[in-house]
Amino acid sequence: MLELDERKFRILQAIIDDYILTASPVGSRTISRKYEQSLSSATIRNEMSDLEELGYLDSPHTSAGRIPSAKAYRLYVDRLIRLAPLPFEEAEVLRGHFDQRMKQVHAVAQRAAKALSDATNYASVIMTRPTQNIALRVQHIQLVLVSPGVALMLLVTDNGVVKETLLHIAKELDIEDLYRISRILSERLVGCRLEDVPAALEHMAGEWREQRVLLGDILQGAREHVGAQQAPEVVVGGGANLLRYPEYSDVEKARELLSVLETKDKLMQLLEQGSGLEFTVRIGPETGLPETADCSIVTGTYRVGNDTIGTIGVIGPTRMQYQKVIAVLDYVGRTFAQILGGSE
Amino acid sequence: MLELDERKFRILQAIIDDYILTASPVGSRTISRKYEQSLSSATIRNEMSDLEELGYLDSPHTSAGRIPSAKAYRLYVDRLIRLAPLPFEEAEVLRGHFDQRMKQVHAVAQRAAKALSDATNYASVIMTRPTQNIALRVQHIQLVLVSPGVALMLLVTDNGVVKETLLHIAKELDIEDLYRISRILSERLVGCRLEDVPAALEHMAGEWREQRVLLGDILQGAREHVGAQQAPEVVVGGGANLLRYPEYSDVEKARELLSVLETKDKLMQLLEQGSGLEFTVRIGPETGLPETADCSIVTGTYRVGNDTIGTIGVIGPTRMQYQKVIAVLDYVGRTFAQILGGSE
DNA sequence: GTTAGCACTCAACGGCATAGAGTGCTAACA
DNA sequence: TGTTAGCACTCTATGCCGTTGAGTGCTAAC
Repeated sequence: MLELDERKFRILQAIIDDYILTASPVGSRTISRKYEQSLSSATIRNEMSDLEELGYLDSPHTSAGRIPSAKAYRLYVDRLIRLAPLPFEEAEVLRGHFDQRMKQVHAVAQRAAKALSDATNYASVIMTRPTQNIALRVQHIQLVLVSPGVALMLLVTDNGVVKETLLHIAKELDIEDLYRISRILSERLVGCRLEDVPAALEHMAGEWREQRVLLGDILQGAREHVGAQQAPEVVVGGGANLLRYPEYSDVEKARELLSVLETKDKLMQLLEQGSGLEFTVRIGPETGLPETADCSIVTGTYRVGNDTIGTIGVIGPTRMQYQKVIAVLDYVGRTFAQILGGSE
Repeated sequence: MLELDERKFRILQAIIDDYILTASPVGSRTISRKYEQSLSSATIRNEMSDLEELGYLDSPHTSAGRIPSAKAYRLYVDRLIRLAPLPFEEAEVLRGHFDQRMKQVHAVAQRAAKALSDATNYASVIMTRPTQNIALRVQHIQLVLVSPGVALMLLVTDNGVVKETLLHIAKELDIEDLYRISRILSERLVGCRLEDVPAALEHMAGEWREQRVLLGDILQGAREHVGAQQAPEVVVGGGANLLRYPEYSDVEKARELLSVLETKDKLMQLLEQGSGLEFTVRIGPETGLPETADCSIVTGTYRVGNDTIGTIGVIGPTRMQYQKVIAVLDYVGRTFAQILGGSE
């Protein structure tokens, strides 16, 4: 029975490394000259033939060298990659993206996305929401009068994310009214888990039956607001980077892929399959979407305290520089969490 | 002296229309058969030759038909386009994008961007900020304790946009302290124009000298926050749409263009040259950026009351369906403003 | 088990002829 | 004087070789 001994393994690694670098099928001669100088090309040839039979290599056609299969990348990722610390200069550059001491959450996410895509030359995605349904709690809730008949409802949650919503309210409500209502809402809702808010509001609606006309809009608005709040925010960066790579020189394919990056639902589908491990690498078909069948995606979660508060990821060709991507992802995720979570 | 009589004009229009449709150079025979059946191709040929001499047409090479020049599009836009109302079905589809009655501002902008790019098949940009420095005023300002040592500063402005910032504060400040500080900040700053805020803060810093240790961070944070607040938000949609068009089948060019769409500074440069008119069309080199030298951009402003509160635009090839784009832009802009500004 | 050698395969490339679209010009026509 | 038919000319796009070169697979020798 054919088996993957240590030498085959080394050769496979060499093929993957070379292919990641050059994007063109690698031949036996290349390996024998650049990577395994003690072996002749004929030997390599035999080994490659075995590797193909084992399913680790594909050949596009008879005389074109070999290409690593998804299975090969899987092996590569699982066995060859350790989390190597980021070279100092690279970390230095990344640090430059995050110079200021305080930020708007959204802006930090955008910075982080830009940092990720600049450092890796792939596309990056940041979702400011846990994949698992961690119980977020209401931290603060308030109504602000914008103009007669229009109020702004602010909701702040545990993870420091604020969402605002415009509400249409009864015209006769003034600043003082809103202030009182805000106080009452706060008393009832602060500390409440987001998913419990609708029930609490229902309850309040019952108590306040006599003022329903005035408050109906607000309670209804609050309910919708909380619903919207639960929809995570997604920030994308560096989509144009993908056009650098020959795998996307077919414009039609590139368009499909970039469309995915513009479709929140699909992006979330891509991000949400995280395994709960620190990093998840999904290769080709493992990504789950037909449009990304020849892409890989590396995701990581970031935490503040013990709570996972979001997911960050990098999308690129299967021929991805996994090691580097993981190192960058680690660094950026840590920095991001640190800025959001406090001083140290 | 060669002049642009009515017939030349009609022929030019036909050429532009056909080129917009097909993206390939149009020949005299096409015009004579599809648009000006009373004239022979030879006559058209003479006219086209004149039009070329006048600078309205270019010929890529001897036997390839003619292409409209930027000058031609300019004429076309200035003289041929009236604001035709959007066909009912299209308006219907667009309306579907905006079904809910209330929204987070950011989400509405995203919806609007998606609506724009879906309806036009070009890329869209929305800037939630006036191009002219309209005096935005502070509507509401408040500090919320997130965790010991970390506070969230909320700032709401006239146009209903909220920005949040995380501040690192002295650990001993509790909820009550922040509440008091919020009150004081509100008293001093609400109604203040954004650009006057730093000076006001400076003044407060002077008064509170004895508490500087505690408040220094907050005042400093507030100053930076207001600065950041003044940076407008930009939302982009449908960048991938551009890859549909043959003018961007050169991947390298496409990449450059899409990079522009990811670069906030450049986008703002593109949007900020609005003429103050309701719509501005900039064609090719008029866009000002080398990367968009063969693109056109149509921008419009949207208003709530008398204030211009933002700019919305569509970016596509110079061969753009200007008429349709303007109609869609008008409709979406109006809808957007209406949702942000209140009920009717 | 390793390697040299050789026949074989296949994409990529350049050259070349052809087809087709379109122009410009001239001469005839109304 | 404007319009048109006709024709020669230009230039790209397309398809068809033949050649080149990279690479494989197999066999036989080491």
